[in-house]
Amino acid sequence: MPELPEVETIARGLASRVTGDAIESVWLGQKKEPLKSPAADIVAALEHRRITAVRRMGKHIVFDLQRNHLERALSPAKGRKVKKLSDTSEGAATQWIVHLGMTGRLQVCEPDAEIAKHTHAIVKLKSGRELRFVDPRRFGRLSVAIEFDATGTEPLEIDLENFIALFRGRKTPMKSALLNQKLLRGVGNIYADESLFRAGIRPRRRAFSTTRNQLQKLHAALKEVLKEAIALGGSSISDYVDADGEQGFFQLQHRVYGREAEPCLVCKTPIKRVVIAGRSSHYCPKCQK
DNA sequence: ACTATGTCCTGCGAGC
DNA sequence: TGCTCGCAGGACATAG
Repeated sequence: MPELPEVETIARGLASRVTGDAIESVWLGQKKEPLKSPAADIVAALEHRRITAVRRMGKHIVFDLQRNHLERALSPAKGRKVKKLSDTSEGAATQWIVHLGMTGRLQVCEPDAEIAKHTHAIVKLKSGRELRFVDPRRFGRLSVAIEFDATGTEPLEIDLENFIALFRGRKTPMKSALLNQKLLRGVGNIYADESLFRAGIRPRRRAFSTTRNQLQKLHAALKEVLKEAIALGGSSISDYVDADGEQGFFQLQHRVYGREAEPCLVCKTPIKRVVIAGRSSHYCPKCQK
C-alpha cells in the first residue's frame, strides 16, 4: 500500500512510540507468505532485544535491535538453530525489516485491543503494549538480517548527475524506470505519476530519449513531491493510516493520480489513464511530452 | 543485461 | 439484495 512518504510517516510514528522499548516475545501466524525469513530466525532475532531505532529505507521499515543486557543473563537462547545469525556475537546488532506491500499495517496497541482479521504477527513489548502486523493481501514481508542491504538509491538523497545516469541507455518507459526499485527505492505508482506530471514528461516516454532538461526537472519535481507528501503525512486512499491511526492529506494535492477524465489543473485538458507495466498511469496529454 | 508479462492475495465499489 | 467484474498504493519469477 504505502510508498516512500507513507512509509516515512509510519516509521517516524513508530520510532517515537517504540524506540527504547524491548521485545519480550513474538507470535507469528500460520500463513507463510508474510515471512521472508524462517519463523524461527525471526523469533530468535527479535526476542529479548531492545529497539534502538526505527527508520525507513526505500519502502522498508527497519528496526535496529540490540541485545537487552538486563535480559541476557536470563535468556538461555543458545542452541537455537539460527544459521544466518548464529555467527553474530551476543551483543551484536541485528535488524527486523518490514515491507508493508499493498495493504500492510503496523499498529501499536494495548494487549486487550481486539485482534484484527489478517493479523500475522504480534510482538509483545516490555512496556506492556503490542506491535501488530496486519496485512489482508499478504503482499507484505517480514525478515531479519544482520545488516539490511537495500537496492537502489534514496530519491531524496541522489544528486543530479547520478539521477540522470539512471536513465541513460534504457529503453523502458519512464514510468517503469521510476517504479524500478533497483534504480530508485521508494517511488511507487502515485509519486511516479505526480512527479512525471510536474516535470512535463509522458509516462510512456522512453528513458533514453528523455532530454537532460526534462530529467533535471524530474530530479527536482520528484524530491519536491516527496517532501510535500511527507509534510502532509502521505496520501490516504481507502484505508491508509499512519502509526497513530491518523490519515494523510496529500491525496488532496494529487494533480493527475486518480483524476482520469477530470480537467488538468493547468490547461483543463481531460487527464488520461493508460496501463503501463500493468499499472494505472495518469497524465495530461497536453502538458506532458 | 534488459524488458515485458503474469502471478501472488483479499476487499471494495460499480454495474447489472 | 446479491452477484460478477475490475481494480487496488508492490515486487518477484519467468520468458523472450
